Amino acid sequence: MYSKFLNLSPDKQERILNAALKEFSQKGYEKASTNEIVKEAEISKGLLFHYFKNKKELFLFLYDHFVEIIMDEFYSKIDWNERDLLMRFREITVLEFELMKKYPDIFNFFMAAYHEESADVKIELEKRNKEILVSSYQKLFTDIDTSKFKQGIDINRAINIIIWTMEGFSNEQQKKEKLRSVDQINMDEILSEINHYLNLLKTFFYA
Amino acid sequence: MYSKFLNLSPDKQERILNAALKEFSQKGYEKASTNEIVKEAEISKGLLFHYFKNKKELFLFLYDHFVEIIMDEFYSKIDWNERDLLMRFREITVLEFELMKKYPDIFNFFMAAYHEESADVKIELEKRNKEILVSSYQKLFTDIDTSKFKQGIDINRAINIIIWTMEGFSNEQQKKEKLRSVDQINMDEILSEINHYLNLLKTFFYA
Amino acid sequence: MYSKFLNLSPDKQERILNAALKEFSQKGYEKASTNEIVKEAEISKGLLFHYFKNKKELFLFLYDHFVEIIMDEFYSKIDWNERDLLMRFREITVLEFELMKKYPDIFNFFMAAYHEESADVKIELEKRNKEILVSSYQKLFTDIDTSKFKQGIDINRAINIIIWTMEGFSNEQQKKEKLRSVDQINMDEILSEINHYLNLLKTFFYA
Amino acid sequence: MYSKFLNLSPDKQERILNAALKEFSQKGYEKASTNEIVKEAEISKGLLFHYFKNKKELFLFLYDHFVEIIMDEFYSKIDWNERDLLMRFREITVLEFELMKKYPDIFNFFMAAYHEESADVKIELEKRNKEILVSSYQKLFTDIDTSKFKQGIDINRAINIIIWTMEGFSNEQQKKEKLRSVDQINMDEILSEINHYLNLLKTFFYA
DNA sequence: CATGAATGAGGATTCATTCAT
DNA sequence: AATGAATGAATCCTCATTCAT
Repeated sequence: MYSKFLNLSPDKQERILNAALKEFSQKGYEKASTNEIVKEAEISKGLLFHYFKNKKELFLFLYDHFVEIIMDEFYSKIDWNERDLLMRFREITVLEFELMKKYPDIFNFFMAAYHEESADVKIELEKRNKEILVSSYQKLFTDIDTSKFKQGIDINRAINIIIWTMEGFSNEQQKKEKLRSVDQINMDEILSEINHYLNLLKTFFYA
Repeated sequence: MYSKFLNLSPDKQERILNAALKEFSQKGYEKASTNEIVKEAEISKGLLFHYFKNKKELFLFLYDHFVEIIMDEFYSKIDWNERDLLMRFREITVLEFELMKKYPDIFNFFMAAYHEESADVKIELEKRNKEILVSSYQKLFTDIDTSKFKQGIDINRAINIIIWTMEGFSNEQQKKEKLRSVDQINMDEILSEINHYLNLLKTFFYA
Repeated sequence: MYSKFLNLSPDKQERILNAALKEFSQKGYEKASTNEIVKEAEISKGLLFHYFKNKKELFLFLYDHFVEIIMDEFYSKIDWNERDLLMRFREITVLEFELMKKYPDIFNFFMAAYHEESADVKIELEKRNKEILVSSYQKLFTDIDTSKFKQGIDINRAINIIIWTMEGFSNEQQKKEKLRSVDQINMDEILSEINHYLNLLKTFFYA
Repeated sequence: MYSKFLNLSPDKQERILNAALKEFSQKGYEKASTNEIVKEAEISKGLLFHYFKNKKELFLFLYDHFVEIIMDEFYSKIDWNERDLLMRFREITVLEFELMKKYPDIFNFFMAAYHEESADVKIELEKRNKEILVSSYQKLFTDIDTSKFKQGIDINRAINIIIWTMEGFSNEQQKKEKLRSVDQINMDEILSEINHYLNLLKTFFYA
């Protein structure tokens, strides 16, 4: 499908990808201008549509492309030997923060995509997100050890509380970071804070 | 500032407000068309700009207007005698669900506004949200009784876990509801689920 | 529907109508450029679309508008007292030639419309043409006297031969005229030729 | 001129011809897309323009090519021994219907070409049509026997009436056929109808 | 108060054709 | 011979805002 694009010189591929990434993350799908993208990528107006049928396809290609890149790195870095549930969550959250620090533009793009309201792409995005969610769940929580949980605890709801806590913390952190520049993210501080929360939860959930 | 608009016949005010609300919640700030708004409200193009300097002002007026309406109803319905922290959270969450069911259009508008990426209004919205958040906090958690908490618990982080749990549950619920129609929301089910989570948290946090 | 347009100053209406008529008859629906139309009419790009939702509506409005003009003049000039079939056909054909000479641009537009292949407008045009054909038939051939026909003649097929002869002659004439300029059309010659054909047919069909 | 193209493998020639035929008959000259043609023919963009200087040349080559094919078959099937004028017309019309049924795509292409308004090709087409018309006339009506005509009849005008009757019938038939599918064409019915008209004309013209 | 005509830059996309490989 | 990348002008149409009436 996109073999045409992938045969382009890597330099030009990258210019197009980065220009599009930047424009979409800054302005969202609808307001992003293909004019700006070609200007930034220094290609002609026609070429963009030679490789991508339309704006929607460009956007979705970008999404799939960067999801793959991030996912690959994510899964390759997970310590699959750690089978304790809370420790697995800890790792996931920490890895997320690290990747966010390493690829801020991509994560901005993901954020924009997540909140995209445009009917054109919303359904496609939701379809992809569902798939990603399901496959992630399977990969990340298979063979997980839940034996440490206190007896009588509703494990499903407990897991939800853990997830929502990590999400909530993550969101709050991102809000704070928008005010500072990316470089000022202090990983140590974040790690320490994550540990605090996980210890609290461990006290509650584990025997 | 908007005295001109507020002197209009209530009928016309309402037509404009509803037309704008509908357009903005369906399409978001950028894509919303003032053309469609005036058509729906059955007023002339010029009149809209007679009352609101520009699209941005209309949007922000709308936001302030409906925030006020919702907040007033919210605060008037809170049982200020309930001073237990978890019970207060319970009430807040339940009230939110009730208002969401009563005014779905307004909440759609709020959701759209919350995720609005347009540079034009984003800063203004963030300013307002910060104010609302701060003043809400003061109103909702002043004179709250935290004496029931287990000794040695980090109350601030515990509160965050409660907040994030309620938020997480709320978000998940909204995702589910998007698939059904508004009428099918089953408040009893939701209430029961909220109670489950709060009981879990109570077990952990309370002595 | 087009009340907005019809409230415009007659001067501007005419400029727009003529510019569009010219562009559409010269290039056909698809290739006609709205850019050229606004340039020729000396109005802004936006204004055209303020009055007509899109190119299609403009085209169809033009069609309806000029059909009405031509039809009104046509029907007002027919001698409704002449009830002989061949004489009625004679009148119709002559009137057509006169109107063609008077409004060559409009007839060019009609020709272009008749052969329009663009899916966008084809169906709408066919619908209109069917209606026009049916109503014309009713108006033009009601109370017609066919008593002069020879006995035993298949009147329906005879009428078809008359129609096709008049059509064929008309088409041939138009082909010839394309090579000359409009002014050189010699009505006397045409009239004489029409009479020749009708006399031939009269010899055959009438007792 | 087109020796390059004619040296191509017959398979590829045919793919290109059919793809172009299909695209041009469906969309007309202007709207036909060379992109679609190469896609359908499964050749590269450059190759098409290697063989045909431009779209116009491709179109005209196609026209000449299929005119030749159809004409050859047409002339080979005419019964040159039949020298009666009306019978010759009968044969021409019937053969046309048969060829139309056999090669519907080609005739659609011819129809589209006949009504083509695009300045690019219109003049060239008219030139060709004139030549074809003249040479056809010479071939088809040389050595024709007109001795059966009633004395005193204006033979040239009589012939025109016959031509226009056959044309008119043919056009009407095609209009009807557009509504049905090609397979439903009932040749017997058509033949019978043609005979009716020719008998009528025979009564008038022949002694 | 109220109207709606007017603007023109900017939106995404298509197009036939060229040319280096 | 054959490829397909590259061009950029042209396409229709939308938009928020202004202003004369």
